[in-house]
Amino acid sequence: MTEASARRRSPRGGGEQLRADIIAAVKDLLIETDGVEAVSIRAVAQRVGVTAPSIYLHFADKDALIDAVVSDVFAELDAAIASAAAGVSTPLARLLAEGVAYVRWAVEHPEHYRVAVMQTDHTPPDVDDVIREGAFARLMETVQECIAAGIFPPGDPLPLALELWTSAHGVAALVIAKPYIPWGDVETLARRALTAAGLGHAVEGLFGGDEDFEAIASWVRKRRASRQN
Amino acid sequence: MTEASARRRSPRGGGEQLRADIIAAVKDLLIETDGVEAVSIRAVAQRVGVTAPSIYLHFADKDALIDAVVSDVFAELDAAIASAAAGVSTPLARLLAEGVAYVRWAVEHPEHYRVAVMQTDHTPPDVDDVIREGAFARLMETVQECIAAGIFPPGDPLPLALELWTSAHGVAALVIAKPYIPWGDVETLARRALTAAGLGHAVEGLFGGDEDFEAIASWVRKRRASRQN
DNA sequence: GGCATAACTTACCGACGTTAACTTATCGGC
DNA sequence: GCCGATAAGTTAACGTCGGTAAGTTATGCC
Repeated sequence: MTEASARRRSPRGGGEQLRADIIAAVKDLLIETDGVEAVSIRAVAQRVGVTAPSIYLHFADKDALIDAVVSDVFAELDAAIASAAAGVSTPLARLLAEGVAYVRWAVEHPEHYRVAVMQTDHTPPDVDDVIREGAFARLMETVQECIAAGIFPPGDPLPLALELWTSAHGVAALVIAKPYIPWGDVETLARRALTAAGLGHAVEGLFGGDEDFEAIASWVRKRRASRQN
Repeated sequence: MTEASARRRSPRGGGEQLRADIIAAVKDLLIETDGVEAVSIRAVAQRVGVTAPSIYLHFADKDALIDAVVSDVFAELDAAIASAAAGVSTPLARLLAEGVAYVRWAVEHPEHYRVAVMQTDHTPPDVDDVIREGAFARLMETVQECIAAGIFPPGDPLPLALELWTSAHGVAALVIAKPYIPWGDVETLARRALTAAGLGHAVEGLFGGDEDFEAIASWVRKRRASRQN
């Protein structure tokens, strides 16, 4: 068991340092153990070199502590996506790059992704905050650019962005929750799934009526046959 | 607190009845409380009218008990999908019906879906069992029929089925985990997301090279413009 | 009616989240 | 330099949790 040496008492007004150390310790312990429930307040306290009740000087309860960790995790996820999107100039390609980066980060940090996105929140955050800042805001901006470029049908980007989020999350969450399934290379899987989702939304309504499956099927059959020559 | 009256001792060889009652009690408690961790062995025991250690006569530990519940939940999910798919004759429409039924069942039974699909399993089941029977086998069969009908490109239906599973799971899991997001009507959302995924896979490779985004974008722009007249 | 044993219960363990009450190190003011 | 206010901790304890060991009791075959 890793344990920190006894901690020197923080100077006056310096209690915030402990707060940051606690969050970092939780993130470490999430990686070492599995699941939030396996990360105990006592273990976190020991890791930062303090007794358990000291945690409650900075967080109301365990839920509040986890919420703080989740915020931290979302910031990291957003940074990873931003870094992957930088330098990709065309909107459709950037949309794919962002989605793939999302899945990649999730799969590389499964314990953190799980606690942040795969569980119902204890305290729901402000909806506007979620939509207007962070990773989702970035996604919506890219979707808006795709609309402007004529790739997606004109209209509100919000529903489209939400649906693309579900596509990326579906891959990430299932790969994390069911790792024994033969997913193959996850990056390839993500690329295929996200391309299909984007493509699907792009061509929606371009064949027959939206729900006329026979029209779609016959168009596809014809096109596929003609390309085989 | 609901509590069962004291239970009569089961007759010889009738211990299996208690086992079934325990599973049913867990499923009830999952709905009433939130999350597996909030369902305690003691509460389950009280619910079935027995003391806590009696649970261990039928399940090695809590994980084993939850695994049994998960099996039960998967069977229910499969039955719901089967019922929705019955009577839908064309393969593409049936694929959509199955996917929508999957999401609907998940959202109507969030506590059960969460414990079955949204968490990493304690004991991974046999892969072949997952793929060859139950809901996933049904999905793969429908995908195979779509391939036979010329809607999806010929080849192994497994990757395609896996990707479509991620699409449905993405919607279900995010709606459950983040209910405060303005998803709108979930059935509509599911229908749109799944249609896009199916459509995307159907038309993949029908434009230019698979990764030639500009070819795709320009085809879409042209087609969209011509349909506007 | 006796007896083997399946089907339970009682009593207890260490670990958990959390609270109340107590202690101690820091640091501005004299 | 030391003094007192108080921020930054600690110690001790409560009830609940998952789990185990050992004891008890009802059942059903002979």
